[in-house]
Amino acid sequence: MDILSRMEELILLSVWKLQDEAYGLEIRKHLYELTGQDLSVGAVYVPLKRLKKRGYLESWDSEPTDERGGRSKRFFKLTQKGVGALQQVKTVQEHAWSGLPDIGFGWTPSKS
Amino acid sequence: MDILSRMEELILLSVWKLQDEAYGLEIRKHLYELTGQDLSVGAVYVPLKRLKKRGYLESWDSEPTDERGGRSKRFFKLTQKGVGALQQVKTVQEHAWSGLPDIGFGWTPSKS
DNA sequence: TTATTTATTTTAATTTTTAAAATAAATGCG
DNA sequence: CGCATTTATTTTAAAAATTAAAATAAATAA
Repeated sequence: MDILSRMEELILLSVWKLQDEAYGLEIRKHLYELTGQDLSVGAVYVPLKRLKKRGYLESWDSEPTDERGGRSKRFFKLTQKGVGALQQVKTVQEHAWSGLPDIGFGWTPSKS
Repeated sequence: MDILSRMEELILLSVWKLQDEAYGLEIRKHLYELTGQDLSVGAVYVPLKRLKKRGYLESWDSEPTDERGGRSKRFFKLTQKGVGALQQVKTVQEHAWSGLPDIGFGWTPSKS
């Protein structure tokens, strides 16, 4: 599929949401809040690198801070291409979730 | 992630949408309408089998019809567990797409 | 100088995705 | 009948993504 995977979508949205605080471990925390699931560190850093390579994200390294363990962080920011990919997935999403008939399990999704 | 993958979500939604016509090749056609992408046959049948094994779908085989090539079809139907998994992914989705600040690329998603 | 903390990278196993080929079972037609 | 065509599912093998775990790095604390 040439559509963002779930993980890619959630990571891009995390970067968007976190603004100036979008770096690896912080993104991981945000994903935990979103999903309730504790992802491994690699499960965040590996796709971050891929998303950058593909041009959905750009990054730069900060200076270290004077907090304990405050080494340099790699911050991320969405590119225009990244926003475009999110826009596309949102469109597919809305399309896929619309017009669903009642199947009587006590739930029909609220109209997007 | 213990959340449906994109493909799994779209397949479950296709089964929901197609009702009495939810079988392999027809699901593949529906996915093409949703995404504009021509998936290989295996890209549909393989996850269908997995979704059934995990209890998100149930299936039964039809009698052949008297159309040309009209051999027996394997029809699918969502289980309660399948609907629950969709409900979960929808919740995460809505959460992830809400409260995004303006980042000035000329687009901010419409609320949910 | 050793421990602790925050952070990123690497690695290797598993799982998912995909494309392509194989198989199956039906009708159409010379 | 027998061979072609159509609709349909299964199998397989390669590629890509996901994950967990361990390694590495660089800072402060004690």
